[in-house]
Amino acid sequence: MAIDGCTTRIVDAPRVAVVRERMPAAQDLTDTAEVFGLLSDPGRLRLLLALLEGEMCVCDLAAVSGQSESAVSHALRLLRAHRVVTARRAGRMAFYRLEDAHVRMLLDLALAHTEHTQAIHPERDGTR
Amino acid sequence: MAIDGCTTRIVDAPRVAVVRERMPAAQDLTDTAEVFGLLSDPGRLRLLLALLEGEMCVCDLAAVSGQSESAVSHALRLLRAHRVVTARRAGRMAFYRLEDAHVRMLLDLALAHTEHTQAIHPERDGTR
DNA sequence: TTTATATATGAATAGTTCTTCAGATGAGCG
DNA sequence: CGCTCATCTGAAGAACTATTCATATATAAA
Repeated sequence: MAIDGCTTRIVDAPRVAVVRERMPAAQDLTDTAEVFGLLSDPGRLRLLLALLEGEMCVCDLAAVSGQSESAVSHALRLLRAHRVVTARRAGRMAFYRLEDAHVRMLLDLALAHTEHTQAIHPERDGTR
Repeated sequence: MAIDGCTTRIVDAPRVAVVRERMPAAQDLTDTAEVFGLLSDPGRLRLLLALLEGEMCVCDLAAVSGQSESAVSHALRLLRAHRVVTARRAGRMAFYRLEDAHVRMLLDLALAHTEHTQAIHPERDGTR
């Protein structure tokens, strides 16, 4: 009793029907997955966490995140393309800032979680 | 005036110092990035959203998420390895459930965000 | 106008991740 | 025991992602 054309067997058909109904649209899912994908790289995470404190120029972001300026520029381009950050140009420097409130929330949550985890597992302390 | 050995120039040295100090430990950052990485695939997102409603067997998860059973099994393996889900075996079937409260929160937040986005941009409606 | 500096870009390479297919495992059933 | 069915696994290939190097743009300074 497959719901669509595919050949999967189904054990709990009503559950499957309900869950399918509540599943967000494909486009929303890929969008969401992309946002999470942006956060799935330690380098980009460092950039975004740095920007939580306010805007910063590319070379300082490179220094803070320990990446080459080229790598940072590429990363910022990606983040810019997804409207997660915006650039303000001042002379020949570019200052980036966090633009997306939703991403800011995710970052805060992630930070809170690492702090929480440290509280639970103090055997791995926060020192570099 | 580089803080560590690298050759990056720095514009706002005190800011850089502060932000660097507040940056979480490398291990925490890669852990966090990995969690976000788990959520960065629409297929896995579908599985996890399905499990928000309660446990489900592999074949139903395949049906709900529109993936092959093999793909689902691989995905679940990954999620299991990261303790995001756990399996309960009943006879020859395996029932999976969400195990990680933190991931559950992230999923709720993601869901809330797509709903919110739909409220702002109703021109792309939620219908499949 | 020439030169130096900050950032951006493109192309190439190296590394990672996803999907599929074929077969393995292991439980239940005749 | 031998068969079927649900899930798992490994290997292979395709697709994607990240990093680097070289170069481009554009602003500023000389």
